[in-house]
Amino acid sequence: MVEEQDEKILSELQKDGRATNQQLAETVGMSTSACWRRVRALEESGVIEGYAALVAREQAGFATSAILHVSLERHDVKFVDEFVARVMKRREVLECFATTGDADYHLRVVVRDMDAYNKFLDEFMFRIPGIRHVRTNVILKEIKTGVALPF
Amino acid sequence: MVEEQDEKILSELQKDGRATNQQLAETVGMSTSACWRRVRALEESGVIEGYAALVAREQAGFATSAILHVSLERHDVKFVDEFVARVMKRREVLECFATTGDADYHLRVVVRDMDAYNKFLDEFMFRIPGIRHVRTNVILKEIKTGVALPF
DNA sequence: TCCGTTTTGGAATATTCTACCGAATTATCC
DNA sequence: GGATAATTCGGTAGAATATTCCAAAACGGA
Repeated sequence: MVEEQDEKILSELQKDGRATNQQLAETVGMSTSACWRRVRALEESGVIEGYAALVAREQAGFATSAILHVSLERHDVKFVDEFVARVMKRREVLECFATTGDADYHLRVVVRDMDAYNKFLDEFMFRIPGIRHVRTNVILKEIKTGVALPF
Repeated sequence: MVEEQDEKILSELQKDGRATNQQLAETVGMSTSACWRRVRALEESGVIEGYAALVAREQAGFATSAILHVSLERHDVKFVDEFVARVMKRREVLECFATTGDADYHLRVVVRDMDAYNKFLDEFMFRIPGIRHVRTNVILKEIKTGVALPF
């Protein structure tokens, strides 16, 4: 479904989401119109979900971030759905994964400062019904934050 | 340094990194030239680190992903630097954070399948010097994978 | 081989970017 | 407060780019 030439396009657009169609066509080695059609097809089929500017977290005023390990009391659909629905709404939660292991969920949360993080815990996380345990791992340093799949 | 109007721009460009300058100018309520200058300033100052196409992981052929908790044996600069340097090179490692808590590092790794993950562990992770412990948490479900800071 | 389908490259047109202008606004100094 | 300097503004024009269209080439199956 995703051909080799598509992977080249995706790889390039992951590195530079604003590359012009001409640059793109040249680097992947096809005509501008063929390239443009492929990109459009990738967008319409949903392989390309969208485009985003990547913003420097600290410079933008978000000094604090953490990884949370969350366990639920019970795993009824009711509680799980409620948890997922609430997490989806909170924009501080950049990522949320259901995982194997001790914790049911791994969350990455980004806020302006520690106060905001405390507030996040008190006013949001601890009020979600069915939470058994929340462990906070404050992020001391971002070694790497990538979005590009390793084609 | 980042003003309110800049935050509007950043917010919009995080949602649509390929929005035209005209759309952008309209949604944030300024002239195209003023808007364009601000965007350029944000790029040149490094607040906007870049732009990226967001690619659907599974559709692109990356079925398996995991979160790794990694602890180092010792924390000499020598070992830490070596670890960081190696992790930076591996494109399967999308994210790496130094954290408080039981593990020293949280990594998110994305690969095509379980075979590739095994290989990643055997041929890369377990060969890094000074590793004390690696715990794998396979990602069962991606609830949310965002890149937009919560302005 | 032949025919139907898909993909291609190139050209034409529509849209957008980018640099530059003078005017307006804001900041600075006396 | 008033004059001046520095910034920021909106509008515009030429260059660059995106997007559509069409005929030709490549492909696949019977």
